[in-house]
Amino acid sequence: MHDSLRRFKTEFFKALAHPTRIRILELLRAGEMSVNELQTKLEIESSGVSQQLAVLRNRNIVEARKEGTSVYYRVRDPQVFELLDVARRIFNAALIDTQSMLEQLEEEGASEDPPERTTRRAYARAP
Amino acid sequence: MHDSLRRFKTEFFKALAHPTRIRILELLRAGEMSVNELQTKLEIESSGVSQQLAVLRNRNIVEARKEGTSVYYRVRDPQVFELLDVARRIFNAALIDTQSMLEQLEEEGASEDPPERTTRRAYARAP
DNA sequence: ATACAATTTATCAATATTCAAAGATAGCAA
DNA sequence: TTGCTATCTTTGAATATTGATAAATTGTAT
Repeated sequence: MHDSLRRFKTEFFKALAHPTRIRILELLRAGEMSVNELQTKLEIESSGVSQQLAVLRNRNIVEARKEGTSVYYRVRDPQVFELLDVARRIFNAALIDTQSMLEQLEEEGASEDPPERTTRRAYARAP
Repeated sequence: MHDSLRRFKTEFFKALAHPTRIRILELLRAGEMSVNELQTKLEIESSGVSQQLAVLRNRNIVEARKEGTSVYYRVRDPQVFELLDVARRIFNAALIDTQSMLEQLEEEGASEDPPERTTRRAYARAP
């Protein structure tokens, strides 16, 4: 496996690993949007929006188009949304997994000795 | 969009955003593997392997099975590999993009005035 | 007890995040 | 032109998070 590909993946996932940046990508899914519009919807300072956009821009995930005093951003490759979708599917699968595990514990709990409640949330931060 | 899903995505992408962890997932693609085997293939200290595995474990991306003194790890949800695949496709698309842009510049360069060399590497770190 | 496998902890360097202030740049009006 | 405003970007400083390394610890088998 090429090292450059692995470096790319690392930088790419790093760029996505931020709640605001994920929100930005979600918003840009509907099409291009100005920084102003983004700022209004995100409800954070405009400098903050610019900073997060800069991260996405430096990784060439988004690109900008200037029009008057406004700057419109759009996602370069729609496959980025696939990434978000797959992540969502993994999230859902984990939820279902946890839920059916809990149900099974309840069933067994009715007749057997009390099971240890070591239930950890699926895919969550460490304790 | 649910906040919990966004937090999940953030944590998930953060977990993937590391070259060693990506290599680990690539290795686990073939099936489960002991820490020892991983350590041999990765050529890093065993404590380093454990640490990276801990990150993946805390996000419930991998799970462990103990057998004697060995611990075997496997990926919980194969959809994780989809994530890596989509990232690879985005990488390839960016390469093709850059290449055809360069070719176009060369064609035009033969007859027109010298084009500005503002060629940025696709999806790379900032200058 | 010894050896082996794996994990945890401690420490320090390197990166990333946040917020506010200061800098561009385009449009517009006097 | 000059000055003013709106939009966006960049910078700096404080804080927080992450990374790498080595040392100490746990657990299991012989």
